[in-house]
Amino acid sequence: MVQYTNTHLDASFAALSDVTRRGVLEQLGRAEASITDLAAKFNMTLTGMKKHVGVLEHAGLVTTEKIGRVRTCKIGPRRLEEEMAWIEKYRQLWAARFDELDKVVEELKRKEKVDGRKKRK
Amino acid sequence: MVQYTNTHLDASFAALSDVTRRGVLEQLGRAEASITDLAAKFNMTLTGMKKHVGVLEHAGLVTTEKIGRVRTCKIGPRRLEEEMAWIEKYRQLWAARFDELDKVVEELKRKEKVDGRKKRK
DNA sequence: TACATACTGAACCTCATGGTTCAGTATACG
DNA sequence: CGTATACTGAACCATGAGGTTCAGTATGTA
Repeated sequence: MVQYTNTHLDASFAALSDVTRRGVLEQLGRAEASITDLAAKFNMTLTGMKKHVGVLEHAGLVTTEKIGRVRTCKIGPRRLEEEMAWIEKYRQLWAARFDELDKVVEELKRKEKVDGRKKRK
Repeated sequence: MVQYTNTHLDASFAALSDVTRRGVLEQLGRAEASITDLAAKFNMTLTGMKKHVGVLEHAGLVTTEKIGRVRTCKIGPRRLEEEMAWIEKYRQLWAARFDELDKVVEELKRKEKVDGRKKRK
């Protein structure tokens, strides 16, 4: 109701939460690959890799096409724009609050005559 | 071994893959809140919300502090830099491949004598 | 002291994940 | 044709996620 892209975000963040799938994306960013290629590279059964590819495909991050007996996987149409956007929005919220805090922190520092322990960034 | 931040990425992308937790983050971006506050806002039992907060805390996205009987939750130290960085890296990979494709597309366009401008998004 | 509030932990439920094996099916190749 | 290759699907397994209830514990408050 409130958000209309929840489904997308759910699926793609979930897809990204697995190291193998992130690896597959990086791999496919460099070159297309078959299920067999990917399974070999990530030391996994064909069936296991197929599932990962399925998850990525479901999230729109990968597309596949079967030609003959080989299913070729490539990077999909979604370029993580929504995910970037969500994170950016969140970071801005955070930044806004942080600006307020900054003043408080500055104030405290002044008062405490900080002992250099926290170097800040 | 290969990647040192996998654990972080796994945990934070997984944390972000749930709509309730994204909601909690947005909420905490605006103001601190107790477990009770959050549970009420997201229509959930205290125990359920505590678990979500636990996941976010484990991912470093939220910190909590219990004062008296109230546990106050606020945005944590991690600002999703690594997640942004991963996505950016991925998008650049993608872009590199896409540049190559662009040439092909241009070529095709020329050949097809594309029919006028496509208004596009 | 008594009672309400705020959280905590254990136990349970259901369903999804990440993986496997095994038995197909479809396609390429000699 | 026969065989190897490449994938597919069903079934299974262990674990974890997202949620609940229920029974505490600790802390405010009248």
